[in-house]
Amino acid sequence: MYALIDCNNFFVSCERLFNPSLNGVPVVVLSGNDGCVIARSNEAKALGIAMGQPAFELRELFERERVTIFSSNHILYGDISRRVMSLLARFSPEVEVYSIDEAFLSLDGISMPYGAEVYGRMIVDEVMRCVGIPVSVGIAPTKTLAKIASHRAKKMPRYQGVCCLATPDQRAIALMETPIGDVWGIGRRIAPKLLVEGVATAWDFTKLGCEYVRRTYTIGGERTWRELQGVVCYAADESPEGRQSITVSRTFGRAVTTFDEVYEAVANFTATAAERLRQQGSAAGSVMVFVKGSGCHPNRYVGALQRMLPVASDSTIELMQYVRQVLVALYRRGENYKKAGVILGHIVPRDHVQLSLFDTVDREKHHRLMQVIDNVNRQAGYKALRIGAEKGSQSWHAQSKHLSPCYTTSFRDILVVKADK
DNA sequence: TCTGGGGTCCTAGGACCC
DNA sequence: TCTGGGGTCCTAGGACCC
Repeated sequence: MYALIDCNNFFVSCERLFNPSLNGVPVVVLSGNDGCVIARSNEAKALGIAMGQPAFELRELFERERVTIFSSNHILYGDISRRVMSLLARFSPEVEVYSIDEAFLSLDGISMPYGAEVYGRMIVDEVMRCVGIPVSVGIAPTKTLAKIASHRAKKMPRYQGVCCLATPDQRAIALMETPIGDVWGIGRRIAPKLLVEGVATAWDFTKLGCEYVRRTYTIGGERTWRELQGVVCYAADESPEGRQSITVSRTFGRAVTTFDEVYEAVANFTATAAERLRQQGSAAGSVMVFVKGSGCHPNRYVGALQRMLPVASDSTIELMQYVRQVLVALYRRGENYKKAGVILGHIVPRDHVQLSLFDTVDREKHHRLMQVIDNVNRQAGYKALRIGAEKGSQSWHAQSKHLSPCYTTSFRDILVVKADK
């Protein structure tokens, strides 16, 4: 059996954690640059605010309904997520962190004297008690079914946060009540096609022939088809090997024009990406830089270039040099740049790097320097120690007008509690 | 005027090998 | 008139996920 633990309205719940007056009122969290809605409280959902809806369309509604607005505070959300995930490790030796707010637990071999449902309830209670985040738990024989279970746990009050699809009968009812578009693995493209064929629910989908599903919807469709019938196709991910690519990109707060401004931005992105790279013990064999201009479709400048490294590297300094070369080739004078990004690719484990006879870089020295930088930043704070190219005008910085404090990661932002006498 | 950011996997087709 | 059979690797694009 698998359990899927899913945090309810996660970003909103993180904001509420340190501001209980937000309980019971509509709250939304906006994407970078305060562009669109990426998280909503139940009260905000009830107002008809859609996921991904642009904020400027909602300005009036926000005001009229007194919706509390937050800019994304990913440092806060990331820290709370780590707390939830480390707590889950108490309930299973196999925790697969699937996203910032979700994890699969393998329940095989776990002693559950009072049954899976009670075990699920213990998880809900313990996460609430220790971290203060509400979660829903779905339990079923496959991950796809566990997804359906957690969805029911969240949406249907009678489950009170825990739904266990243990018996074939329970599963059949759940499948009949699940619209096909809500099934994990059936997306925006395939769902309308299935509807035309008369497949309206997950149950209908399982009644199609295996051969037909395979032919029409390829291997992914067939796996979903099998998983819905209780056959495991997506097993527990035992050893996550780290990312195969690392992207850092941002839309700028305003359009920037000079090479120095754009380079300052991509230098920052490179440093962030390289730090993640070192964290997972890897080195990158390629760098890609992309830029997007402002303006409308035919005239908008969009450019991207990739550069292979002679030897895969995890040194911010070295990666930054290649990024600069690429940007020189990409940069066009007179353009207004609205977005840029860096993608590290061809990632390999650091101890499997193919060396070169003609290498001129002192890799051991770079490695020691990066260790020092990472250690200083861990202790003294994010980007306390930086490469010179990262510092400058900051004209590209995103606008985040509704940012909450970093309650858990910055001494400056620690909550002040006033006691009445 | 204004619409985020970060990933994975699969397939088809081209280029190449013997 | 007629032109084999079996493979690998790479890339772009599509579909999906949060």
